[in-house]
Amino acid sequence: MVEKDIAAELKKRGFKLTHQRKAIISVLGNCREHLKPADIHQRLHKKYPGIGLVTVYRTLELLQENGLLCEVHIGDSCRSYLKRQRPGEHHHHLVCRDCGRVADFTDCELDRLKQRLERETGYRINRHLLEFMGLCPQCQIREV
Amino acid sequence: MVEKDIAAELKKRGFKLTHQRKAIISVLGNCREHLKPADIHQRLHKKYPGIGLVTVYRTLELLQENGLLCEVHIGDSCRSYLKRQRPGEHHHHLVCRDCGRVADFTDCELDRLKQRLERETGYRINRHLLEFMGLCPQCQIREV
DNA sequence: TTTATAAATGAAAACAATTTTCATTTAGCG
DNA sequence: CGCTAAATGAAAATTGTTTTCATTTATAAA
Repeated sequence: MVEKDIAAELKKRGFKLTHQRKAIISVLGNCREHLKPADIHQRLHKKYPGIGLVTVYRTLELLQENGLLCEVHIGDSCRSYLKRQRPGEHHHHLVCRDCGRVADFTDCELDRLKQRLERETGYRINRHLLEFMGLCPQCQIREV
Repeated sequence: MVEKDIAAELKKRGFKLTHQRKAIISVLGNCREHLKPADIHQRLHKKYPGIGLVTVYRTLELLQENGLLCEVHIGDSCRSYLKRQRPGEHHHHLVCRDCGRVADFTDCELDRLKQRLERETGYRINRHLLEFMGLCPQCQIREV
């Protein structure tokens, strides 16, 4: 999904395409790291000063509710977001602990484990959270 | 690890064993759900009124730093804790979305996936977060 | 193109969660 | 028992997030 797709998706669902929303989408779209609300607000300031932090929060909520972005849990904060690459697709993240860059992967190979756990514990499982953290190729070089 | 072990561990590392700490450890020790700081504070109030929320925060930090409790990420909040069953052991959680009860499991079968991802992405992985969410046996019955 | 209108925005205030400060208390040692 | 550093509680400060409300704006209809 590129910026245009996200914009189109919002429009399709009857939401207005404001300057602010476009700007926020653009920040997320040009970024491979996960960002906290305050990070996004700060980045906005350079190009589009005057957009309020409140609007950032509201737009993130809107995008989130419409499945247009995803959260990253591992690492520092708990509210860190990322543009969703493909709408609706089940996927997971590989997060760089230095620069925050995120790579996606889709096949999590957890079916067998899930079934074993259901059998052993009696839980009925319907959701899982899986993220890997490490160093991306660039940060490995930088680290030496 | 039972309460006594946790207490002993703290003592061994030169921390004082105060009433408050014992009380907090006891709340965590008698509980199979994950609890937020405010939850713990509330539960303390019944048996040991007068323990401040600040002390709860400080004690949780202490226990956390000493590897005596673990966090739960999936679900509502981001700061939810649980007594660690065995010190230092690599393990994961299965969380009930209704009652919050947590079951542990140790073998996460992620080695193969980890290796595949390292090969495919070039990331060097050194940590992962894996949690399952569902319904525990009791909450399945209650749900019908 | 202009107009009407509901939706979106920004600023300030409110709220919630967490941390800091500091004076007082206490565990654990001698 | 008395000493001392560590721990506590209460209040204040800080940080992150949400609500309120008057104003602005995107969009659809005229």
